[in-house]
Amino acid sequence: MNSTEATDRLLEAAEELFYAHGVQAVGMDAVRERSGVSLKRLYQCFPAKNDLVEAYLLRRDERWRKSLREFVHARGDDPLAVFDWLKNWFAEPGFRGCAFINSFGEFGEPAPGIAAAIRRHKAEVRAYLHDLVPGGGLADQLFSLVEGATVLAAITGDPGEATTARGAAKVLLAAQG
Amino acid sequence: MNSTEATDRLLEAAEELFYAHGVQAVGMDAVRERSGVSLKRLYQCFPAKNDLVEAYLLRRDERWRKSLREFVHARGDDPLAVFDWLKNWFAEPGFRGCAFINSFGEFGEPAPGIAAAIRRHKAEVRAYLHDLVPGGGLADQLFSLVEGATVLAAITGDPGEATTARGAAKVLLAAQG
DNA sequence: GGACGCGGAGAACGTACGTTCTCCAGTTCT
DNA sequence: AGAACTGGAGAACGTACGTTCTCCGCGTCC
Repeated sequence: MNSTEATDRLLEAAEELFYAHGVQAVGMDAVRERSGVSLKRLYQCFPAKNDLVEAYLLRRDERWRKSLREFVHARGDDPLAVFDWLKNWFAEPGFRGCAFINSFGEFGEPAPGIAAAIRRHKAEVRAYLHDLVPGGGLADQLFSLVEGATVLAAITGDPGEATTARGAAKVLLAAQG
Repeated sequence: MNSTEATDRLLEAAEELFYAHGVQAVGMDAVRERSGVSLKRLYQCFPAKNDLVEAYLLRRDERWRKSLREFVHARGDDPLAVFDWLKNWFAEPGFRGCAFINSFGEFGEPAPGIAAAIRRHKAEVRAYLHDLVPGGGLADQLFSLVEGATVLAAITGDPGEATTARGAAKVLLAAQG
């Protein structure tokens, strides 16, 4: 097995496990078992668990935003489509909220790289919304709705939080014109 | 030292430590040191760490909602006052987001009592908003804004998230009439 | 064919921490 | 005063886990 393939497998396993159970609850041994990569190789690819966590977050950020971007783009970049995408996400089996918010809660004082990954993800999403809804603070307001809906859907388990937020977003968009 | 006083001190110490550093990062020994209560007594009051965590969450829920309720009531129960209160909270030194959201992220599969405390807190806040803004789904929309602002303020460190959410809330309230 | 090096399996090590146990000083009751 | 009890300080125990080490088989090169 090639080293880049090992890295892929590790990241795949890490994402499944970390997202489902939380980072702290998953041991390196579980990642090894799930990925089929030996511990020695694991530590060659990622010298410490923090490095793996950081890579997991970066990868998740990119995939998550790509999925959102493509979905919304296919709907003519309608800002409301963001909330339709959210609803689908919330309804996925295994949905457990935002990986970045969860990680933020998990680490009281996150390692610098992890804290940066979390902040960067939120900054990127915010920037994306600003592209979608230029001008004014409207994008920031929508962002707040997105985050709130995600958190509440995770805790209550109700994908309908997306619909609630969508309703609010519609009013805000109409008000701005 | 009386047993109820020990309980008080333990909960006080637990809240300070758990909220500041996260539950998992704080050992029972740290709670003992901070509270000045002996380990033996600690385990008499709370047979296991989970019990202490649960009590911490219940106490925090009550105090947090009481503070919000009183502030908003002093402003004539104006729904927008909720966001003013949030802004003050976000600006407090040591603000680290919502204890319940953080705990939710911290535990992949929380112990039943802890999961229940988290869900109960959110249900109580939602119910409070429904009292404040009766009828329709408006209260739920405001709730989403509240949660979103809290999460974003925690991650970005910017209390201005409350102002953003307040602006959105104002539009929503005006739209409903 | 034999020496060499890479990679895997899993043991081993150190540490942290939840929980329990031991011991002892001070207090109360007879 | 002496016995019994209470509560505190901190050692001890078991476990989990991040990380490193050991050993061995297998393919590669002289």
